[in-house]
Amino acid sequence: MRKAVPPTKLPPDDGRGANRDGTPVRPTIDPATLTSFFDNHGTLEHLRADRVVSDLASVGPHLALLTSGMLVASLDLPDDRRQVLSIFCPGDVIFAQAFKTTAAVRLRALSDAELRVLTPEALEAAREAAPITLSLLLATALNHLSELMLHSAALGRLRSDERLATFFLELALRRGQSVGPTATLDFEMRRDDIADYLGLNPDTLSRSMSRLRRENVISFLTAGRVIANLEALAARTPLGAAMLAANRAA
Amino acid sequence: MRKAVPPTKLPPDDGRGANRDGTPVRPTIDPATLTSFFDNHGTLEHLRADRVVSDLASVGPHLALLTSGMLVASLDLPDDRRQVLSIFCPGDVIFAQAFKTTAAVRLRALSDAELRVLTPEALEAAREAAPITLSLLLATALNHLSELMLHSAALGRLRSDERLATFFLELALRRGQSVGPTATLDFEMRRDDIADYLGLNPDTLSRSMSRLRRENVISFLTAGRVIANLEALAARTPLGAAMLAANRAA
DNA sequence: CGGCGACTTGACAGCGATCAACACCGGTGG
DNA sequence: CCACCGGTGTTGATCGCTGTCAAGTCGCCG
Repeated sequence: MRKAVPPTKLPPDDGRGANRDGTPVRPTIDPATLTSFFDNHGTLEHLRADRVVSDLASVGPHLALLTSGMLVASLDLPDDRRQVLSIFCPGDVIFAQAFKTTAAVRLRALSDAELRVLTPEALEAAREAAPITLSLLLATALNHLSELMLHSAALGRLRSDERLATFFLELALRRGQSVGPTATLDFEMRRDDIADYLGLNPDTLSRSMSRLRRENVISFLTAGRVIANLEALAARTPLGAAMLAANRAA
Repeated sequence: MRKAVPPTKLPPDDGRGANRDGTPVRPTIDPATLTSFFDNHGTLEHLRADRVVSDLASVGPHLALLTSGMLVASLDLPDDRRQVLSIFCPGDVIFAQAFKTTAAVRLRALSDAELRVLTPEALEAAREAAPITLSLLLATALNHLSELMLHSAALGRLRSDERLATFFLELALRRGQSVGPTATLDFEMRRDDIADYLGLNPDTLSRSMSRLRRENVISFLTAGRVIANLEALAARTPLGAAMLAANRAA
């Protein structure tokens, strides 16, 4: 470390996102607003399981709202290494522009999926008709950013068991049906995809998974249906507190 | 792998972001526009070197444009582990909302820095006066996302030498003055910060750095002033091609 | 039944973390 | 001028986690 300097707050904190005269500044991310926006302006597309969408770099600033099913975006490295960049669940917004870095990014459907795709023209039209939409999209993008930052911390600084606990906690908070201290969640991800999301080897992942099972942190009802003990999970990852706090805030 | 399914393109590709009637849909990210926007509506703030801004979670949807100096955002884990989440260089936009996940995120000035801070009210006012601004901000946020995705791939799937090559290539492309195949770049990051950005131990980082120096991929003019061989760097990381391509596109 | 794919588990090797020693530099004070 | 010191970076020795390879289990389906 270096000479300790007392921390300061940069901008004058004028009260947690509420304007001085009382009007809410930060538009609350109302899922319904975005949903109806996509319903009105987007075109419905279907993706069968295992279907791959490549060439994302060339589609321009397309947008999509996932309405059912699951997708993963992954980056292929030259030598068989692969990194899953995001996991998309129903309700998530997919920004094609976020993948513009390289043509090596692919979007793959883990199950049959439906999404509402918005062309750039539709977005442009909507921007004039309902300017608030852009604020919502910006907030959504920033939400993605903050989630990806947490994930980066997991990839950079957590060991395998901690990463796996983080993964289950993340999924349970996002799409699990919680019942008291436990949550049930369906997920049809295969080991390879989880491993590539966590930057692990499938073998190592399997070992970590077995440990969590032995210690009754998770248990499989069937393949693809899991009961997770939220508190036990949070206790097993240094990011647990942060994730629970972020979840309560949202 | 699984049964191979021929890849498809999801949205009908109507020609790289240009509308059918020829008008450009995707507003080109004009740095000058954003700069003047921040100049007009933001308030100037100074940060001395080593100054820390904490409690980002409570500042709400503030925005800032970094005009000089360097900042890093880092996440502290309970047990002395730390992950540097982003490195901000002059011209970069800082979204406080992107760090809302947890109060453990801190922003630290590596050198004396100046930034133009935009309060939520100013943003709100600007949104009505110049709606295009929000599009620019959205594009900026998506750009952050795509860079962070590349970084995630580095953290998850690259070994130490590759990560370091990626780091230098990233910095050289962002803020180096390139002269033919080489680029000179000033950077005042200390080893600990680089290591925490790359998810490595400072010792391991030092070893990788020595290797790059021995093999004449990089060489130090002074401490904090580096000459980098761009092609040699790109050859040493699987992400090299993607990074060069993304740089040419932007 | 046999083959295939998904997953698990053991044995082993290798990369990177850990710990320690050391070089180097600027500042300080005798 | 030199000794001393703290901060920073380098390098060697050793250990442990995780990748690699292999064998084995289970369920599914032709």
